[in-house]
This record gives sequence, C-alpha cells and structure tokens, in this order.
Amino acid sequence: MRPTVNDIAREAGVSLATVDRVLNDRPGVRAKTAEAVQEAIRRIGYVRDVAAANLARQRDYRLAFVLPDTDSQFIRTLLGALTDAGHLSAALRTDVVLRRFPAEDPHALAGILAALPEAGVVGVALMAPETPVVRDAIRSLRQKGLAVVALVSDLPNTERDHFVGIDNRAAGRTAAVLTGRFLRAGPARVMVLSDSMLLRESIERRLGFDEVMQARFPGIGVLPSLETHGQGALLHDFVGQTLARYPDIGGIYSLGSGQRALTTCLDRLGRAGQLVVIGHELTPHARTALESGAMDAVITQNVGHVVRSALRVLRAKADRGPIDLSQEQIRIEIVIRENLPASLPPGPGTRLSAAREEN
Amino acid sequence: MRPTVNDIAREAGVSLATVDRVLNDRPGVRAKTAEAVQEAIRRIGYVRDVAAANLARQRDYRLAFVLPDTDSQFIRTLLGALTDAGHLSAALRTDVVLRRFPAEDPHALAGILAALPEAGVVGVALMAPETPVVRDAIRSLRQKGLAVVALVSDLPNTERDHFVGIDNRAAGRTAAVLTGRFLRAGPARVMVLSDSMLLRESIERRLGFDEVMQARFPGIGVLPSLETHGQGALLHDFVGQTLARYPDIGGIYSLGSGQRALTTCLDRLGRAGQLVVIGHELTPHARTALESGAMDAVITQNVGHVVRSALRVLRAKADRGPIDLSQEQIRIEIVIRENLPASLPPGPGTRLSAAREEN
DNA sequence: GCAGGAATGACGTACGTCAATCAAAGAGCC
DNA sequence: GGCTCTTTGATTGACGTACGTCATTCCTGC
Repeated sequence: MRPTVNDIAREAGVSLATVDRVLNDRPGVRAKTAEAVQEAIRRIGYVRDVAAANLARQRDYRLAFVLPDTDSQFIRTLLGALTDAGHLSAALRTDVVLRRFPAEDPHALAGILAALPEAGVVGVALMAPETPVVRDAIRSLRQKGLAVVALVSDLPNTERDHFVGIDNRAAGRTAAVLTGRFLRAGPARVMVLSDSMLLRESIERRLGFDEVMQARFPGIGVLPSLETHGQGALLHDFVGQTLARYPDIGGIYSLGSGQRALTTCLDRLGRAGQLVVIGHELTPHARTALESGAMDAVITQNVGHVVRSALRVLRAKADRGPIDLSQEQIRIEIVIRENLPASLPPGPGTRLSAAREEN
Repeated sequence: MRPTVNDIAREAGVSLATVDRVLNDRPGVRAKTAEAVQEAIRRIGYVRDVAAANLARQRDYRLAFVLPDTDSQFIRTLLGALTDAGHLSAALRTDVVLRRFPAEDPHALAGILAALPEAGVVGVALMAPETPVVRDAIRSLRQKGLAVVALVSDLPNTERDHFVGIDNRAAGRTAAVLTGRFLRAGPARVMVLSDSMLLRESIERRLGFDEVMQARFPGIGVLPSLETHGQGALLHDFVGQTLARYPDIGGIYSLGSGQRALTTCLDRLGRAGQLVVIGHELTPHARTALESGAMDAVITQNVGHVVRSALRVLRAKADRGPIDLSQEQIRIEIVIRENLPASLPPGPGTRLSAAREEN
C-alpha cells in the first residue's frame, strides 16, 4: 500500500497537523521537528497524492494562451492542438482561456496581459515578439505570482520561467544541411524567402542556415532574404525575376511557415518539383506540398507536443513542482514525404467557450 | 463552477444512485431513464472528475512491461525511459512492474505472461516476436480482462489492443530516400546490415528500403542483407571484404539498432566518414557517431514518448476510456547532427523496486 | 387488480488531502 | 514563578466520486 500522511505522522511521532504544516510549508514548526518529518517522509517513501490534494484544495489551474490574431496556417494548427489539449485536460482540472492580440500592437498586448491576474489566471503561455512593453508586462505578471512560458518564439531577455519551442538556429542549420545534401550537382545558388525578417525566428534560422552553408557547402551561393509580408503577388514577381536572373538556382529555403504562396507560384512558373524546396512548420499546405513533391522537406515542431508541454510546465510551475526536462524538450523534426505522420481527423471538437474566446 | 454528479441528478430529475449506475454502466436502469441522464450530462457539460473517481475507487493501475533480457543499447535506453516515466506516473496512481524473458524462449515468455493476472496486473506492454505461443498467451490475457499493447515491435495477428511504435516499412522508405539523396554521384552500391532478419522490424524496414530504392533510385544497387547476430568480428570481416570487392559502394544501411560495431569497424578500415551511413534508433552510440560524422542520419522513435504513450493507452483501456490518437501516434524521427536533441542527465533515478525487477 | 421482478431512491462510509479551529504544551524573558 | 509568544496536537468538515445496503416505486403480464 502506498503510504499516506497518517503514516508519516505515526512514523515521525508527530500529529497530522504538523505533517500538514511541513508538507505545505506553513509556519509554526520548529526546524528540528520539520527535519524529523522530512526524514520520515524519505524513510517511508511518501509521495503526495496530487489528485487527492487538488481535490481537497479545490484547485483548478486556469491557464491563458496569448497569441497574435494573425490568421496564418500555423496559428490555426496551434489553435487546433490547443482545443484538443483543452478538451483532454479537463480531467486534469485545467481550464484554458485564449486571448488574441493585434499582431502589431504591443500596447494592446500589454493591456491583455495586465488583465490576466484579475481573471484568476495562474499561468500564461505567450507567443509574441519581445518588446520593452512586453518585458515589463511579464515582469509584472511574475511579481504577481503567475507563471509565464514563452511559446514557439522565445523571449530570452525577459523573466519568463521557461521556453517551449525549438532552437531556431539549430533548425536553420538543419535546413542548410538538407538543402546542401539534396542539391546533387556542384555549384548552385539558393534563394531565401521570409515573411518578415523582424521576427526573431526568421533571423535565427537564417543565421544557422548561413553558418552551415559557409562552412560545409562553400560551393553554394545564398541570396539575401526576401521579405514577402504575406503578399503572394510580391513573392510571385520576385521568384520569377530571380529564377530568370540566376539560372543556376537549385533550391529555395523558406524561413517562414507560409508555404502555399510559394508552391502555387512555382507551379505557375512551371518549376514545381525541379528545385529543392525546404520550409518550416507542418501545416496542411506543407503536408500536401510534401505529398505532391512540391516540397522536399519541412523542418517542424510537433504543435500538439508544444501545447501539452506548455500546459504541463505551467501546472508544475503553479505548484512549484519539478518538471521533467526530457519530456519537455521539443524536438526539431525533419519531415519528408516518407515519414509524414498520418493526418488525423480533428479532435472531439470542444470549442473553447465563446465567452472566453472573445478577447 | 464545474458541474458534479449531483447537478446531473438534479438536472435529470433522478437520484444520485441512478446517475451513478448510468455513469459506471451498471445494470438496473431503464433505457429511457439512462438516455435522460445522458442528455442531462450533455446539457450541463459534465466531465467526470477522474481524480476523485479513482480516489474513491481506490484504484491504482498496475501495469507490466515485458521485455526481452537482451542487453542491447536500445533496451537499455528503453529501460531508462521506463524508470523515468515510472517515477513520474506515481502521481497518476500507476505502478509499473518489469518482467524480462529469455530472448529465444517463447515458452518462458508465455509462462511470465500467464502469471501476470494473479499479480494484479491490469495492463501489459509487450515487446516480443510473434509466435503461436505468444498469440495464445495474449488471447488468454485479453479474456481475463487485461489490456495488452504491443511495444516497438507490432503483433498484428494477435488480439492486442493497440500498437505503440512506428511503421517500420515507412521507416525503411525514409532511410532509402535519405541514402539515395545523400549519395551525391550517380551509380553506386549500398550495403545492408542487420542483426537478424528474423525480426519483423528488420524485414519491414528492408522492404520499405527496397521499394523506394527501386522506384526512385534505379541507379543504386542494393546488396543482400548480412546478418551479424551481434558478432563484431563477423561484421568486420564482411564489411572489409565487401568494400574491397565493390569499390563503388557509397553507403551502408544498418537495419538494426547496434551501431557501435559498425562505426568502430569503419574506423579501423580507415573508411570512417567516407560513406553515407544510415541506421536506426538514437542510442548513446548512435549519438556519438552522429556527432563525429561517422553516421549521417539515424531514423528513430522517441523512446520516452513510446513508454509514456504505452502507459496512457493502458490506463485508458483499463478504464475503457477513449484515447487521443493524435497524441499516441509515434513519429518516425530523422536525426542528423544538426537536430540532435540535447542529451539530458538521467532522470531522478527511481529504480523499479528490486522485488519487482526480479521476475 | 395483483403478484413479482425490475428500476429507482435514500443514505452512509470511504478515499487522501487541505484548511481551519481551539486547546495544550513548551520556550524565552523579566 | 508568572508572563507572553511560539510550537504542537486533536479534531472536524469539506472536495467529487464509488459502491454497498435496504427500502420503495414503477412496470408488466396475467
């Protein structure tokens, strides 16, 4: 049988009340007595029954996900994973609230963050670019005792508790190795596309990409990044012109997650399947592109894993409990057509309640 | 506030007892009444508080992992993941017992399996080759109400509830694409090594490998598999002879998980780093081989994920609950030096208790 | 309309923990 | 020794669910 608090009390020769005080480090216990209790705990190998504890405590974890209101495929995938996970974690007394902020408005974001403590939120997963305003908002949240994790995009110079996502520089390096090795012939050029080079991810990926390209594939010339800002027309023109100007272009590296515009553009230019095309994030479009051969590889992170990891970490932080780093490490996945995971129907479809969804 | 069973009772206009009967589908409720209760559940959005339920039920999940007693790196990694997971899932009222069986003795295995029900085990994760004896043992376990999942190696013609692992044919296809694309020049040959071609994994991987090779890389000749049976000397001789006989060998595909013998052998032959070397399973040796450049890619599955998934599935099956397929899908991961996950120190080191470890 | 079985209700206890109370015992100080 | 102030003990009622017993009500067929 698993030992309980009563066993500790008996073993340590103290009362249940004292054990409780020690367990929840409440004041009113002499250091020596506390040590005796700890010793008893160690001796009989007691582990707190979190379920019973949470039941008694009437605890529920109210966690907020704060995301930009951009309507990209990636965000949509993330939201899908979030609703799935939210449904499952009902069993874990977890209650997820979603907040969206105007992508280009750090002050609006700060306002949303500032309002979270009053909404009873005890932990926040935040996907946002790092700005001074955001830095301050995070500090203020932390001071109020909320746990904060950075999601997908790290916020290294803030007081966030944890980062859930991949090392984008390593992701860029990975992309470079694949590009370099997939290009069979000798000298060639590679085009680099990006939604916006203001995003930390894009910069880091590019950095990693260039590192490897210079060191391991000196015969391959890498063109400067083009920022498309989500504008298909701009992309189409540029890709067409560049391909015409440099006939030796053998590959395209797409730093961002928007792959649809690129593949349709290559299609219209009649160049689909002729170039090595590598991009990021396994969105539905990327998936079809891999299946059709329009893309050769996608570097991605498992979004479901990202969301679940964020939830676990936030719960652990809220309890000041430990986290299992090996489980929380998000892997940089390489996906080609052959190891494409089967696409599953969306989850049980529990929407986050409307009341919570609106702002 | 989250709705409780009492709310259901009030809402449906029945007593608590009836609600309970419906929830745990016990007999003694008219179909019409049961439907009314279900309707009330739907209406108020009740979700059972699994924690409280398990607490009340005094339930704990006693799950067994049954593995061969081979001392390979892969098994060792698996065991590591298992002890880590076992430690964590103490909080989930889960209690893992480990059983090892002599690798070549199906009858011993059957004996071990047969003894599980009496040990109070409610679910079994089994890694073993499929034999008639095992098939019967599994059927008998299922009849006694135990849940059975196949681990790593599938048992498709048995009555197992679920398979936790990867599609090895797809893994072989993936290996083929990488081999083919990494070999820069035109025509070449590829050597294939295997511990034993009797294992289902090896056969399936080879199958997938050949499929892709024939279809997409007709210029590459694939040699027949050599079975090394874990004997380094044999491997060394064969690799040396084959390399001498076919000077156009450009790559080696290692079907099994033992990579150490291969890399040391290439080292001694002075051919390390000159061939495209691709293998399976991210063991510590494979990791060093990737880091040193002795291997080019490893196709692997996340062992931690495999173990946790098996635990989740077994718990769910034991409760006749649903499982979240998207979370339980094990991905075929491609690992190269650039996306090698950081190696973490082993977990908190809770050994499975000795009493349980010894058969 | 009545027996007989099936369906339902009422109630109590338990699970392991938390949190609060009040009382009692001990320590430290003058 | 008498006084605070701190530490400890004993007890109790939740939390949401399971599950048993026993009593009662509802159908169904005759």
